[in-house]
Amino acid sequence: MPGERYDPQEIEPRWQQLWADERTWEVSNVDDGRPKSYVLEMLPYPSGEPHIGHLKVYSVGDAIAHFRRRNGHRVLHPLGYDAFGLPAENHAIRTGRHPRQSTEESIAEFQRQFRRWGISIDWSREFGTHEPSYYRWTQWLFLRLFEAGLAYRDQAAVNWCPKDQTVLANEQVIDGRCERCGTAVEKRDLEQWFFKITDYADRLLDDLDTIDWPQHVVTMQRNWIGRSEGARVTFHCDALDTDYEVFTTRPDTLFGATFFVMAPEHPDVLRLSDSSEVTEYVRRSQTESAEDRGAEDKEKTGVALGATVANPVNGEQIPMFVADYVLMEYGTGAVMAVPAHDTRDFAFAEKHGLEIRRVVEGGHELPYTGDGPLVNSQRFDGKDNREALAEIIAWLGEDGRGEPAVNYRLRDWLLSRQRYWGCPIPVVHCPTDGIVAVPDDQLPVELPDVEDYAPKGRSPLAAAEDWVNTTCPKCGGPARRETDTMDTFVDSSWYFLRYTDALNDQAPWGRDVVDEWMAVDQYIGGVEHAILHLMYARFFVKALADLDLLSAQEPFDALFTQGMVTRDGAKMSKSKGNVVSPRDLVESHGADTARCYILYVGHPAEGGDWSDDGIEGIHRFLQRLYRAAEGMQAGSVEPEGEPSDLVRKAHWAIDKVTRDLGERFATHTSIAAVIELVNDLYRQRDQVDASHVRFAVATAASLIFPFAPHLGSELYERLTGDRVWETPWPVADPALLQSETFELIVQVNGKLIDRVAAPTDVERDEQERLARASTKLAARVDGGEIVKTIVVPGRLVNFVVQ
RNA sequence: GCGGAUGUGGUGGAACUGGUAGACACGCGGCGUUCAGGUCGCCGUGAGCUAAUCACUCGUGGAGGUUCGAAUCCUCUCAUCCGCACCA
Repeated sequence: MPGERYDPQEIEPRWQQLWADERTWEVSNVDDGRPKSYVLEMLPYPSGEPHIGHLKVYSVGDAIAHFRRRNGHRVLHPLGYDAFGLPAENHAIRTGRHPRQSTEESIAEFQRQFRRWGISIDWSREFGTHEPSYYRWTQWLFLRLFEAGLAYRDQAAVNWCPKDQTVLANEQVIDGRCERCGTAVEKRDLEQWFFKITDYADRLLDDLDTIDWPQHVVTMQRNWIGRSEGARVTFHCDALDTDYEVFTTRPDTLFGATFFVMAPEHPDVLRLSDSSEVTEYVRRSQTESAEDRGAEDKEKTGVALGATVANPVNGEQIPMFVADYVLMEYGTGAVMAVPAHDTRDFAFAEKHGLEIRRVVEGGHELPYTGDGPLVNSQRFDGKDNREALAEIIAWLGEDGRGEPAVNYRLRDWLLSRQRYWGCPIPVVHCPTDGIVAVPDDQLPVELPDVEDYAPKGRSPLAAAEDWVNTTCPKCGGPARRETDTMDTFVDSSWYFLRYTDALNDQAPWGRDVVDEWMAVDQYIGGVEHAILHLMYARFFVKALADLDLLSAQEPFDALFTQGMVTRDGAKMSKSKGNVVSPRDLVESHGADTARCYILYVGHPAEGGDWSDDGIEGIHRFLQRLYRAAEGMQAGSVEPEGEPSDLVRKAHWAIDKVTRDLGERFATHTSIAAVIELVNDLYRQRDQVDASHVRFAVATAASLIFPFAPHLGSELYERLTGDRVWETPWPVADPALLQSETFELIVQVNGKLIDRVAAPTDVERDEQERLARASTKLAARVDGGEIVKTIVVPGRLVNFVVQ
């Protein structure tokens, strides 16, 4: 059948123009009685042009946004750009162009393509985090946290990337390597800026129970926070007349502590011993990369310090060591070693010939890390170790030798970066007043344009003398600006708050407005942000709520993590040459086809494998739908007379899409349902009333709209004269969801043997009678006996035959 | 090592609370339209056994189990993927 051609290149820009001209997707902050719904995709990092992952996340988010609008919600669906950051800067250095220039070009390309995809964005709220009108408020928020003591400067052993020439947060170190460039990270002792996220560890943990997030993301956050309960125990060292505290989760094994170990970074190591052996060991472990030091089966090296500490439970003097298997950044940087019941201490004791003393019974050999009754533990002998644990803590507590304690893996968020392309930290260093906040009315502290922004181990801003030299806001004397910039994750920790009131130039947001929209009802993005961004944003919201700047306790009520689109089972990457560019796709097949296909290959939460042939199938389907409306004029789409199977199928499709999309984001089965409807329409259109065909086409257009908004709008308007996005989401008539008969399944011993037609409202006894009447049943029973009959009403009858 | 997820036709994937395994699509095959190919329309397509779209048997990574009935629940096991990893 030749006929009209489906031409997305003509249809799609026409609707995009209309939506832009009429500002269709802009939403007011004024409550109009409809329930609000804040739908948000994680903001893109503008680098180059959008890739297939962007197309996917916006295809999912846009389907949800459209669905909620047509279900009566007032939907906020904004977009912005995470414009500051290392990749943009590195790219700029490579190409010799200013990061502002290349970032803004990239943003322009993203804007062009997002519009060409027909995403329903409220463009009036758009911003880039690199714009002074945005980062002015990033600085303002930093100062509020600074005033509250939640942003502080401290000297610490921090992660340093020698390639990017900057410090990194713990979260940005993956397997001992820089998250961005893959270079092995070094430890450096530097003075840096931190956010006190550890103050919020318990709340970040507890409130995970209040949000609807994928289980695996919740688990990852739990593990990252890494709360462990135990005790802090004091060991006295006579040599320096000092008390050393250690954290332990196993105070029940204290009687088995036979030595004591300090991290090489521990400040007292060199005070305890200045032997060349110790000095050399400390020097060596500090130059070793984090990766090598953390290697799995690394030998347990270490050196004796020649001093002892007293075990508080029995007064025994136990030898002290320095060893790199103890980490300065966890606990107190010193541990009591119980070789009989800890695999690491055991390995160290074996290598260095130290005493191994069993204090918990159980297991065939040592080390034994399980539970059991205590031995060699004086008055606690014979007690179950778990019970004794609390008793020992209480006993130590009587004279201050120990107390219950909780320790976390989570460490404070290191936010300063020695890089150019980021938000300046708004403080000055004054010789008399120290660190002084820049007053609010002098914000933003603008990022100056510098010629040379290459990394040099200190911020490139330090070279901008005119900018650096300033006056102290407090005393008016000469002072120098802070030259470090902020981690980009600071920018993205509050952007969703700014969307609510993006044009406000008096405050980051109006309190009423932010409370009206927050929290984000549905957040959509990649699982790669499970820890970094999602933890930081949660911290920000909690901290800002404590400062009474907003009411929400959590930023994202519900989270949807989309899976990665692969090709031939492998991740798309430039080096493999298997990248599919959204731009090419939209040019060759149109945005509707590209969006539908990506939502059709599988459940969007899972990965989907790209296939060049597969997309043709979806394109064919959209063409078929388009051609089904050929020659139709605007008019009624109400089916007349008795409902046909086609009308029933349309109601079935309405019900299916409503539940699949609305309840479980199952875009793939939603689209499949519309395909089924269109297939039935082609098969049955010559046998049913013309009004039924019109109803089926209009229904298909209405249902495909969240996935293919241009074609949905085009066909719906052609048939009804109405705008589909202003039309409420269709409701299935329950009476039409059932046909008059159903296929009754007849089973023998659970195996299907026959299907017979039965009335939908059949009585239980009648259903069994109909099944019993099956001719195939007699042959099956043959000689045997029906000992039991199971009737599942409206479904099947199972005969148990012996 | 610890934690989590996933295994279904030639392929991507369906199957809601245990109740017709394989929806829908790709691919493949057939018929029609066409000089032909493509497009388009219709039909078929898990495997085995068959002349057969009669019937029967097998079948959801593997082995057991619970149940009238298991892709779905339980136990063990294998494989793949993802997090964390000397965290005391």
